[in-house]
Amino acid sequence: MLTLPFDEPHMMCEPRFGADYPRDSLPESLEHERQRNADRPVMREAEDDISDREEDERDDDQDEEGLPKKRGPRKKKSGKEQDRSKLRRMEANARERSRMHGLNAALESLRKVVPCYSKTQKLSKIETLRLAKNYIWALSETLSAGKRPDLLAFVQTLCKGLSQPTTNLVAGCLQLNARNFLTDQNGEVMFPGRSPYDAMYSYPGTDMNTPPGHSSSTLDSGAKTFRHYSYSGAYEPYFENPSPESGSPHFDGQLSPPMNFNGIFSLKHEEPPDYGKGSHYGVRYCGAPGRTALAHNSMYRVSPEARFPYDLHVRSQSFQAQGEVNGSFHN
DNA sequence: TAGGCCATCTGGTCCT
DNA sequence: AGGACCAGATGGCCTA
Repeated sequence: MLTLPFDEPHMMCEPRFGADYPRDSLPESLEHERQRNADRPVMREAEDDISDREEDERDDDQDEEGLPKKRGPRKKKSGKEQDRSKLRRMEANARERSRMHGLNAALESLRKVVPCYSKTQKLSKIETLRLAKNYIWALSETLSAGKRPDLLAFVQTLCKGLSQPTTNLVAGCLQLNARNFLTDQNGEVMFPGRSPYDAMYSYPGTDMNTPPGHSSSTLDSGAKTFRHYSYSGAYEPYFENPSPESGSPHFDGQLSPPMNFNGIFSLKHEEPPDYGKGSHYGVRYCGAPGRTALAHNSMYRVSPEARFPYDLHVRSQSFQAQGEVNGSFHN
């Protein structure tokens, strides 16, 4: 299912991939970080001294029964022993740094495969993990359901438990109205004021805004105030008419992995020739002129005018009639 | 300025 | 003994 470009195979299969990170071979960013922190040598030296002293003092604090030991004259470490201890500590620190760098690298690779990735507005570690968990959960649910996914439920699951800024970010990535995916304090997704369908599938002049079972009137009570997030409409084509006052984050890089809706959600790595070189994942926006993939392939055709920001395309070989698809979407 | 996030240091524990 | 892993402490940076 995950047809990802695991372009960092060492990240995926090496159990302790960060363990042997030689300091000399740190990635540029990490090396920069290392140099940045090398600006604090004075403190480190001082801490080393202190830790050595404390280490000595703690050595004989308690006996094997936890009772305080009698403190005799402390054995003074020789200069050689102190040096050796210092050296060991420094080596351990370096290893720990490398380990953490490896951990962060793995986290960074995770960031790139969850459905919301921005170079400029990185998800925090905890939010990355939460989103990843939600993503796995949503995919599992989709699989276990054995039917075509409900896009709305999928996104709701995705945003469960995420902080407001992250919800905004995800909504921004998916070009959805964040207000409709707010989560309450329990992590439950709320729909204050409007039907979620309103936001995602707006059909001006039609009465398709509120599908059965999604009456907005029942949701008003959950309304709460929101941080400024001003999509002027429920949905705006991302490339053609971005709202100038939009609170949507600015994305200058790859936004998220591709999500292809072909009955199930799936990740798919496919580098389209004309979409952003250097990006790992081919998120396709279909609002740009000349991009017609959605019109031909999307199972979630919204309307001829309103183009969903994602190219929700399907694999032709497994794709059934467009009418059936649209039917399942609008049921 | 408080709070969130992060990198790093550190000592303890477990494992080889 | 030494390395990996972990969690607590600390300080820096950034933002609301």
